[in-house]
Amino acid sequence: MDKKIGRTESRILEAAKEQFIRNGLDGTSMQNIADAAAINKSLLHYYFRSKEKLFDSVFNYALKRFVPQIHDIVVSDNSIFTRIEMIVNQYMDMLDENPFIPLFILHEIHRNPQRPADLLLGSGLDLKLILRNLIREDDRKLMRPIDPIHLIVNIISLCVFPYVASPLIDQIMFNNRKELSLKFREERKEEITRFIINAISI
Amino acid sequence: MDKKIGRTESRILEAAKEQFIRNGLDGTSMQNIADAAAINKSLLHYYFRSKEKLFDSVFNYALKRFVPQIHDIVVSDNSIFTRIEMIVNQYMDMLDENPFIPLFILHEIHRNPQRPADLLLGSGLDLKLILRNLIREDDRKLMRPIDPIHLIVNIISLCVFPYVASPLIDQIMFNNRKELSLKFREERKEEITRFIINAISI
DNA sequence: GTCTATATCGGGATAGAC
DNA sequence: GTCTATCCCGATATAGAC
Repeated sequence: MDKKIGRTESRILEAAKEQFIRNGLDGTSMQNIADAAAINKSLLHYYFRSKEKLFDSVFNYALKRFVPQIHDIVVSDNSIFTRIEMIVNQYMDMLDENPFIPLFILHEIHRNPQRPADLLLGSGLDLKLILRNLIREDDRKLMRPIDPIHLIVNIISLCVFPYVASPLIDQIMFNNRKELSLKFREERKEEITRFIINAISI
Repeated sequence: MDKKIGRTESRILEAAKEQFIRNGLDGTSMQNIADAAAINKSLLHYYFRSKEKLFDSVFNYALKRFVPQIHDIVVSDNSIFTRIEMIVNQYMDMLDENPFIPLFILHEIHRNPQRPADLLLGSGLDLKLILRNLIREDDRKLMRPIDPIHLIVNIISLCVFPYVASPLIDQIMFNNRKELSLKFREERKEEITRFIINAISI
């Protein structure tokens, strides 16, 4: 009988994602993960050789989601304003599904900046192409001048930061009233798009 | 002789700031701090009873700096545009001096959201007052309509995020060439102010 | 106040039975 | 594949000499 081959492994991965992404590498123990997966500690080492290896799987998974996959949008045949709206919408949807990934990635990269180096270069991310296509010749007539790097950083800042700071925002702004912070998050997609488009329009 | 009373304590605090803010609570050991302060591990417990107590000192120090002290600016007698410029400038100056504080605070609050609760309420931060004064009746004639909460979150997002994401930005955008990321950071103060003012102007 | 030595615990990792 | 038992190390913390 094949027992639960594969099923155990994916249970471990799910538990590890949960724990690592919420509590970081140093903040989670193998015991935490084993408990969350309802298995024994030793099994973790059986499937993944070390904590480091298990962590790497989770980190790579999260990094892919954190770096915006906007190639197709950027080269598409829409106006600069429509393209920005599409980028914001797609990225905010991803963040809604993975609200804790940004802080996790940023914290771990800060602790160990070497880690993502190769990974990013091998990921097929063509930044040059994206920057060239984000603002094209035709767009410039409709826009105030702005460095495309600043523009893309501004877009990502506005999308990501509220997720990274959500515990603080919920507390300071909304006294931890969930319905208020939910409403805030829902408004925000439209709000950001409008904000950015106004900022770059003539 | 009073020996180095006080001097040792502040050496410990400086070392603890350095270590905790760079590596987080779980990422730094008492030994790390002792080494950085060039003293013995036991002395840490002599001055601060536990790691937790020492950490709390550092956390409180950092939180005060992370929450923008903008009361005076917001109630000042300037135009909305000037006030925003002043907020951005003051906050970016603070960030230049404490570039690692934001990620530290955000990570630790995420790990333990209870921690800052009392601290913030007791800090004399009057959010209601700030929100009322950020956008006043007179300002509205010069502006597109925007919820002041979204506006303040947008401002802080644009200021803080590049510091939180600096290792990633430096790598993806600038291939770790320091002179490029320095230039980027220098341009940014002006860039953000312009971006925000355009975004809210009619 | 400052040090060395030590107690105690929890972490990652492996051996070996089933 | 899965478990128990165990090793080894590093962590926080304390005791006690100086």
